Amino acid sequence: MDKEVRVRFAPSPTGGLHIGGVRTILFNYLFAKQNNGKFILRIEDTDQSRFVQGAEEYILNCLEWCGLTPDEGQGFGGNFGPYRQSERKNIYIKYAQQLVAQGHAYYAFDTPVDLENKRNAIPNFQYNQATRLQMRNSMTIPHEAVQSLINEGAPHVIRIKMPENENVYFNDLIRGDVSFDTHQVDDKVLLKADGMPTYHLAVVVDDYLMKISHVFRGEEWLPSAPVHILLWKYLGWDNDMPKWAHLPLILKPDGKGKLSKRDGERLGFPVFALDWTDPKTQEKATGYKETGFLPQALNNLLALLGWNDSTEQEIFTMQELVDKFSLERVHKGGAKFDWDKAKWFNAEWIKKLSAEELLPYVKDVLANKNINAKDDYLKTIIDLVKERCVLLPDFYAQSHFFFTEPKTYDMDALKSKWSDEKGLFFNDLISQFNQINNWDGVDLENVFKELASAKAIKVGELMLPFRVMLVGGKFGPQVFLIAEIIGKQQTLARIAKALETIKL
RNA sequence: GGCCCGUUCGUCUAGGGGUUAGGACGUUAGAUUUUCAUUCUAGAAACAGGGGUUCGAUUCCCCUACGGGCUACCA
Repeated sequence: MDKEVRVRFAPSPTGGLHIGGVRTILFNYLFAKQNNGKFILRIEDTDQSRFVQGAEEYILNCLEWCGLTPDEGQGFGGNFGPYRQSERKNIYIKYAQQLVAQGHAYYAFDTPVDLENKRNAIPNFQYNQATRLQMRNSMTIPHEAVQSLINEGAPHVIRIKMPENENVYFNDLIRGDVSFDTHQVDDKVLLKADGMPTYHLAVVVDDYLMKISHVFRGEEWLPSAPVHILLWKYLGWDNDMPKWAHLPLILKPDGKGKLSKRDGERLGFPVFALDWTDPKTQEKATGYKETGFLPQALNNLLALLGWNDSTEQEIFTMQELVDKFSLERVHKGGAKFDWDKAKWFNAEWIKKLSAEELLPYVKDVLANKNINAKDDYLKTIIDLVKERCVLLPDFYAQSHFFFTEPKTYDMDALKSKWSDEKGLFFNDLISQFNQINNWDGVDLENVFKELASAKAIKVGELMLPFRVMLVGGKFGPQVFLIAEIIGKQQTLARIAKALETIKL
């Protein structure tokens, strides 16, 4: 009955993928999955001057890491290709010409220099119904002259001819009725001098040809919506027009405006999904992945930025998101990004996942520090330390002492607790521990406490020094558990070594 | 400037004509943890302003203010 749900994400491959883009992808993906529809990836590379080497592949990598895999599109196959607009160049021209023939568009011969002069001369110059009769276009140049200009190959564009006084309105799935007066909208270029379409033409033609049912895009596209709607009408595709949903923007945490790459650098958090290095400038921007986020956490936090399910639930699996997502519950206003809350989501996800699920990530983190260990050993440790990790790299800081002995000791922590008689205690502890054959945390604790009371030293006075000897500082899980896990030999060696170091 | 969109604790948000305006992050204070983290308890913290409509508006309408977006042969 209803037509098949087909949604698309249509990035232009010009640089790193912003989390705002990731959220748009996520909403597209959730909507498609919820409705048994298709999620399509289309590359909008109509601006050849902004082409960036590697950007398309990078986007694919981001999609893969986020787990938001397209069903169709560039790199994923499908029957509506090609999915790269630069490869569809010849498709658009005929539609632009059709619009001219119908009187809804016209040729314009003004050069970029002409336009720039115009803008300099007249503040807020707009190429629109008020000014187009003063310009060089097919409405001011005689028909024959236009023909010969075109035949001669004079550079020209095709502009939409905005109607005089119409009200263009549509129902936005998030905002409700939105309307524009065509009097206020300028004559946007549809086809550029190089024969490539602009976004405005390409998006309409491709959405039609690819049978897109819903368009989810950022709020920054709202002002150009009337151009697109008119194009759908003029091209005679009225009945197939997709439903529109303009998503609220992600704003800077401080100041004003939408979140940008620069804000990330300035405030110390990633803005891109994955690390990105601009091939031209070699400028680097860090990604969520490399900062130590779980993809589940990124998706979760982005979903909750502007959407909620009306309950107090905040942690959602992808399946829950697919089941519960609804456009009606997307907030209208922009949301300032909150880095603290973002980290909280990641910490929650680290706690939520099992050691088994965390294993590959932790292995990766440790491998970067040249630590390689057996899976079972790793899993034991992950369960012990995961609740004190916020970002994945924290696994190293919280667990390195399980793999290597401390190189330095927190002397400040030790000093206040140290005395000669405690040194003696630990000397004796070595020989007592040495006699234990069944190396078990509980037994160790008993032996430790008995020796302490025999020497009339408060256990509390000894715990911290013991901890520092084993891990180097005052952190980490239960200390006897650590002793148990690193084993008898390591425990004894570390006590002995620490004793020696402290003496100096 | 013009046009469009928006506005509940510092931040993300729930709510919706009559509520002690709820939750989360952060923050403060405690408890637990012989370290830290986790966990738990408690606290401070919001309906931008002005007009309507109404018996009653945070909720509906209008205006103002403020915020955001757009205003390219960029997307």
